[in-house]
Amino acid sequence: MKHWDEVRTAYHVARFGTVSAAAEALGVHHSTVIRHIDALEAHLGLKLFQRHARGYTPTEAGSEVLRVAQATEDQMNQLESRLRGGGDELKGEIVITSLQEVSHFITPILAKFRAAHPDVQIRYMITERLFRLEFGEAHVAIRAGEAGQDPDNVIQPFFQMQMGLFASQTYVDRYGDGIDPDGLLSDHLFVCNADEALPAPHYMWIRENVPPEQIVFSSTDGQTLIQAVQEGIGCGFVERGQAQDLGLVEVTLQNQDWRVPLSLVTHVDLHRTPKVQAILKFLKDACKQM
Amino acid sequence: MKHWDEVRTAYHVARFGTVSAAAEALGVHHSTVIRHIDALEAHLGLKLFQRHARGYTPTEAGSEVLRVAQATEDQMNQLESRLRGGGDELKGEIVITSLQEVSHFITPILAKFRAAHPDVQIRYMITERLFRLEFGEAHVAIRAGEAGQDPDNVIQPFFQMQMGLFASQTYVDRYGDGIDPDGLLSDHLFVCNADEALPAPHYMWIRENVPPEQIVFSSTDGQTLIQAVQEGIGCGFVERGQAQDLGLVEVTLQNQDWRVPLSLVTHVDLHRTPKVQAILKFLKDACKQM
DNA sequence: GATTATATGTGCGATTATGCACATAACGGG
DNA sequence: CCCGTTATGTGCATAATCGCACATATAATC
Repeated sequence: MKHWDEVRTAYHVARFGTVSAAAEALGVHHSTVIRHIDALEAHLGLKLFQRHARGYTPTEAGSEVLRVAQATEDQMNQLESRLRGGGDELKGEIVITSLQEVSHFITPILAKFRAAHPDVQIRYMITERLFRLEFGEAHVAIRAGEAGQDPDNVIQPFFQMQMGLFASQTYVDRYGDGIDPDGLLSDHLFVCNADEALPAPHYMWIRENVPPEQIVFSSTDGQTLIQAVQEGIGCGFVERGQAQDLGLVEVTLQNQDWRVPLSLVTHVDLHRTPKVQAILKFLKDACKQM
Repeated sequence: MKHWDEVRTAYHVARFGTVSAAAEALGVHHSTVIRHIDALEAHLGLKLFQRHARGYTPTEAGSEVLRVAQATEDQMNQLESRLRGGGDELKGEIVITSLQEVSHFITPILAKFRAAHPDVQIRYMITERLFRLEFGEAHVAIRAGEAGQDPDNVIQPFFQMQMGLFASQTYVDRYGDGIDPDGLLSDHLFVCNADEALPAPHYMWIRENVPPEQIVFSSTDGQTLIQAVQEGIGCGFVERGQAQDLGLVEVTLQNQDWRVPLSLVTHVDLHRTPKVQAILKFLKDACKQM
C-alpha cells in the first residue's frame, strides 16, 4: 500500500462525513479531496464511500480505513511531539463516548484533563447508539451492562453508576413517593426511553414490570426524558447526582438498588497509545478518589 | 504532522541505509527521496539522518521515525490485504533477529511459516549485536540471558537452548574428551568469542575459569568459531543439535549443564499486529512439540 | 595511485497534482 | 414554490513535483 497521504485524506473524509469539511480541515481544495478518494478507490478496486448528495458515507471498507488511519494519526502526532523536543506532551483529538446519564460526572474530569494537556482537543460524543470502536469512531467508550465479547476490545471496570427512580416535587405531592407501605406500581406513572433495544437494566425493569398504559411519556433523547420528569409527567430513572442537582425527589417503589456497572472500553490498536493511556489513567484516578 | 508519504520515504531510507536503495524499493528517483528527506527535516526543524558519503545513517530522531513508520507500514499492508477480500492473509516483511547459535533451529520453522504465508518476506538477521526493537529494527528478537528491563518490550519465555562444549574427533584423539576422572581445564585448549561483553553464561564461564593463554583462538563471528572447532584448534561451545549435525564430539569438563533460557521479545507497538502475533504463535507452537 | 563502483547532490524540462471558477443536485424554510 | 444553503463533480490554467542527465565525492580494488 503506497499513497499514505491519500489514506490520510480518506481518514478525514470518514471522520467528518463530507468532502468539504475534510478539505477545510486538511487545508486543501475540496476537488483535491475528491480526486484523492477516487485515486485510492481505483487503486484498491473497491468503493470506500457511498456518494450521497449530502456527503460521503463510509462503507464497511471505508470504516476499516478510518480505524487504521486514526491509529496512525495518533502515532504521527505523538511522534512529532517527541521529535520537537516537546517530551511526551499529548496533542491532537481524543474522542470519548458514553451514555447521557454519566455525562455530568465525566465532563468535569475531562475539563481537568484538558487543563493538564493544553494541546488536546476533546470530542465527547453523547449518544445512545453504541459507537463502534473497531471502526475508529472513538478512542474510549464508557459502556453499561455486559461488555461485548469482541476480542479486539480492551475492557476494564470503571465505576458503578447510581441510578434511582426520581420524580418532581409536584408529582410526589400528588402520587406519593412510594415510601409508604406497599407502594404499588399501579399508583404511578412512568417516563421511559422509547428505544426498546437498550440493554440498561433499569429500562429493562420498566419494560418487564410496568404495564404499557402507565408509561405515559417516552423519548429517544435522555435530556428530554429528564425534562419530562422535571415537568411532573411521571417518574423516571435518573442518575443520583444529577437528580440531586435538579432538585428531584426519589421514589422508592421496591428495595432494589439500580447500580449499573460501567466499563471503560478501548480498541486494542489504540489502547497502547500514550493518549489513550493518559485519559484512561485520568478517568480511573478520578473514580478512585470518590 | 502532515506529509505521511514523506515519512514513508524516510522509513525506507532508514531501513536500507542509503537513498539509492530506498529509491529503488519505492520505485522513484533517488532525487525524489533526497527532496522528501530535506522537506521533512525542514518541516520538523531537525536532522533525521547523518549524511555520509556511503549513505544515510539515522539519527536518534530518525530512528524514532523508523519505529513509528514500521508499525504504520504493517498496519497499511494488513489493511490492504483485508480490503482486497483476501481475508486476513499476512503480507509484507517480517524481521527476526537472533544469535547465530539458534539459527539452525529457527530457520526450518521460518521456512514452514513462509510456506503457510506466501505473501510474507522473512528477513532473518543473525547478529551478536542486540537489535534495538524500540527503533523498529526488528519485529521479533530472540534473546538469551536476562531480558532487558525496557517497559516497551513484551517478553515471553521461548525455550532452553542446549549448549555443550564440543570438539572435533582429531582434537579428542589428542587431548581427550574430559570424561576420564578429573578432566582438568589445564589439559585443554579453547575457542571463544572475541567479544568480551557478551552476556551468554557459557562465554562468561570461559572468561572466568580458563586462563587466557589457553584461549588459543577467538573471533567475533560465530560461524568462524565453529569452523575453528571443526578444524581441531580447540574445544568450544556449540549448540547440541548443530554439533551433532557437524559430527563434533562432546567434551565433558564439568558436570554443568549449559542450558540457556531464550526469550521472545517484541516491541509493544508491534506486538499486537497480526503479523507479529502469527509468527510468535508459530514459533511457540514449534517449540512446544519438541 | 589510477580506476571502478557506489554514493550524494543539483539544474532543467516534462509530468503530475492542485486550486479556482463554474456547473449541478438535493434539502430546508418562509 | 422559489430561493438560499450546502453539498458533489469537472475543465482549465497554474504551481508543485518528479525524473533525467550530469556533477561530485568517497571507499574499495587491482
